Amino acid sequence: MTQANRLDEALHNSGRRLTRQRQLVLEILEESQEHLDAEAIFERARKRDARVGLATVYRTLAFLKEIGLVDEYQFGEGHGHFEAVKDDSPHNHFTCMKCGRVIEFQSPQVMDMAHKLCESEGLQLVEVNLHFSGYCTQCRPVGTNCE
Amino acid sequence: MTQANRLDEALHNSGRRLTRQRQLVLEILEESQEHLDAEAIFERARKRDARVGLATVYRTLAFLKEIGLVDEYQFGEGHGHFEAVKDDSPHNHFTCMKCGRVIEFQSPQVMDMAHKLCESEGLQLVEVNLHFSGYCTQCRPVGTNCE
DNA sequence: GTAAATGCAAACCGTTTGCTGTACA
DNA sequence: TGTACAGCAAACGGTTTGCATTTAC
Repeated sequence: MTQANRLDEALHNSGRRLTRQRQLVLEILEESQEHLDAEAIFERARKRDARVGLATVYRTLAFLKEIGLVDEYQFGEGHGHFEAVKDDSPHNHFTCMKCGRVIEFQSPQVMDMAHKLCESEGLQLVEVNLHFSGYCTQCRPVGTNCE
Repeated sequence: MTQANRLDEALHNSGRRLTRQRQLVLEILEESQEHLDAEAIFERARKRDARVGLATVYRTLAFLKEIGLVDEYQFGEGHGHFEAVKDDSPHNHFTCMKCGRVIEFQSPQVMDMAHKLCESEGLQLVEVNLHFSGYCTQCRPVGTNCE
């Protein structure tokens, strides 16, 4: 099922409406492979259609998260970054402390381990948030090894 | 070396001063085994000494982080939680989505894995942020297993 | 005595909300 | 045509900053 179908279905099921703004925000997130923040989404939306408010961007993002089409990530800067949910398995992020680049990686082992840990403690795990910071290949001081 | 010694040394080395307020904030964090936020620290500080401002609490926390005596954690609520650095190895947190309880756990395997991952990608890892959310032993629905 | 640090209040920034008008179904 | 949604601006909560005053060294 495509994201557009999913959107239609979620709208239909909940008596909500397909608006220009909702389409636009989802489009922007799908086209971008980056991790845009609300302000960046707002700017891009404005370029295509001046009749969009920042509050609507936030409301739309909340809605898209609610229906599972968008994920929000915090990279420790005190504001959210948004990403259209992809079909492949969940992933984590590495942020370069110099250039700010965000690198995605998958680590099924972490998820396994997380579940084992929680099982052994009697905890019911719902969400795993794993985020790395450091220096990317371009920005790391020459000759340093990953310590 | 005790935390107080470390504080003295850091102050001395940087030409900074030992103030009532800095001692107080560090004391509060050391006595508490919780993950206090700035507001909670401020309230506790006020109880002991009314001449303390919230801005000073924030400035002091920034300073204590800078010299490595305090760590800040984000639990996805949009504000920081602070913890005096302990001597034992780094740890991670599990937040109960119902009662809000924060459980600490250690997982050297995660750190190992993180380093291996970064090595294989040529990334220099500086910080690992691992945070779990879910339901604690008391709050999880009866009969559910950790899925 | 003189920096450094404080308290206060105002500014800040990302996000949310109330209200009135707009547009989707 | 009715109700969900939009835009705007004002409120919000956590944090930072500017400035006059205090205080550690």
